[in-house]
Amino acid sequence: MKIDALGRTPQLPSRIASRILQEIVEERLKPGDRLPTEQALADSFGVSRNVVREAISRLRSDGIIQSRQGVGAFVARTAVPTLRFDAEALADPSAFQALFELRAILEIRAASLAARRRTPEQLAALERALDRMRGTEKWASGGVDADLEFHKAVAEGTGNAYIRMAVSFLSEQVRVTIMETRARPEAELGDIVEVTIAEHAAIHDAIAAQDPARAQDAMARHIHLAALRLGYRLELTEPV
Amino acid sequence: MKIDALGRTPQLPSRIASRILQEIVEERLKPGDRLPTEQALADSFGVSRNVVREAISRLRSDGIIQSRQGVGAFVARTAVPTLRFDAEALADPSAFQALFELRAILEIRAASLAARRRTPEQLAALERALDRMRGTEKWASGGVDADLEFHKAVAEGTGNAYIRMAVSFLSEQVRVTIMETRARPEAELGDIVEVTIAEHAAIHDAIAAQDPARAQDAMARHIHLAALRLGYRLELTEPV
DNA sequence: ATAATCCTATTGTCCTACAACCCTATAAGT
DNA sequence: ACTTATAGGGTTGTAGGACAATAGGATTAT
Repeated sequence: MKIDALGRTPQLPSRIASRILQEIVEERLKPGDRLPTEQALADSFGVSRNVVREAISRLRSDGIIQSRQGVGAFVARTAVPTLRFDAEALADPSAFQALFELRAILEIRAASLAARRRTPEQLAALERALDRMRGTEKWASGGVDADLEFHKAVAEGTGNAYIRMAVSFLSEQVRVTIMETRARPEAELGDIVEVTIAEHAAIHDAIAAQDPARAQDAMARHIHLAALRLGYRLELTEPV
Repeated sequence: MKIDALGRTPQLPSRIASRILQEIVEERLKPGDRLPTEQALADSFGVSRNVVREAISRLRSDGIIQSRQGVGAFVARTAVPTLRFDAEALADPSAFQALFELRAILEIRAASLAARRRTPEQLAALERALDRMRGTEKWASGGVDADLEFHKAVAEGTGNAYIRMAVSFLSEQVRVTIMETRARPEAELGDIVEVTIAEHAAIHDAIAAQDPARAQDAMARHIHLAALRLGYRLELTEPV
């Protein structure tokens, strides 16, 4: 039995990345400063250059380091934005309504863009998601997943990865919040899902027909009714 | 102004990481699923195994992937939803345009809601932000901060904390990307800021007048022109 | 039936080589 | 004198090969 059987020792790239990050956090390396060369870092840490590259690649992904080929690697001047919502705050119904509204803004517009841009493959994925909703037992949590999948398929149809990521993020946040705050989430959401198949079908039909205005109206109507079913009233009466 | 002035094509590890992430986001890979082997991924993407390793290392750093030596790499079980965009991927002009579009959807709708809901205190904050833009030396990065502050003040006027947080997140992401990919960001953005004071004033005036349609139109116009100034054309011709 | 050993598959690390890019100094042209 | 082009050296980005370390399943021994 060795110590590291208790938990896996981090691999070298992870450890090197942490060491470099420490230099930055302790301000021995400041924004704009140039790191030693990859080879010099490899020499001083006693590892291969590949390991250093992986470590730097991690920090680059986090936006902490920026590399320029032929020049060097530098400490970035600005931090990377991250969006995360306080799960406890969302237990408050008014906070949840605000989140729902944010999601509505995105998804209503996404439906319009999907109607305009969707490819046949994306439409097929939307149809599969709709079929999955029809086949879902109303008392199973699969109803939630199918609903989520439908909305993601719509967002996918926009052809914009950031819309898709934002919708996925928000949908997941809504789902997690409902699952964590409802007494009997599956039963309630199962009912909701059955009622809304017609609404989803209307969205699907408009996207299939490549009718942006109709898709937008159908999504607005669906979101509005979904909010009502959850006990909220959203302001969607203005043109959206 | 050329499109490629925005910066370099992302390197292979970043692109491969995005592709793998796409598989996960689109649920072709689900939590607990095992990825193809590194060599198989290298073969199918047509890159060396080192590149695949760097890509996976990035995703491991983000907690999205977990690797077990001798076994394989697996999609991690879902944790708290987090939204963060790969800083390097955004150096790609088409990715940046997609981000800009996402931001546009939110901010245009936020202007309408702010016109309807803003309080006198929030209007005063908007006025201060506008004044700050007027007083800003056009060659200083303070112009960027003032612009950001104006947009945050608009989002604050919606009375929806999640809209405000999302707008802040997206605005910051746009700002960071511009600052990191432009040869002389301060000079260029300073010029942009001066040109747009009239546009911002129109937004402010509509919000002060509590005219949602006019606020929405003013923001759409501003976003549309801002995109043009950055070399993009957004699809905002549909009703939003 | 259980434990030990073996074998295969896969990740983790190292090494070498070369492409691509960047910067600076020098040479050539105007 | 000033501008432009070129060469050389340095550094990152990628490819490919080799072997170490780890894990899991199959086989063999008790």
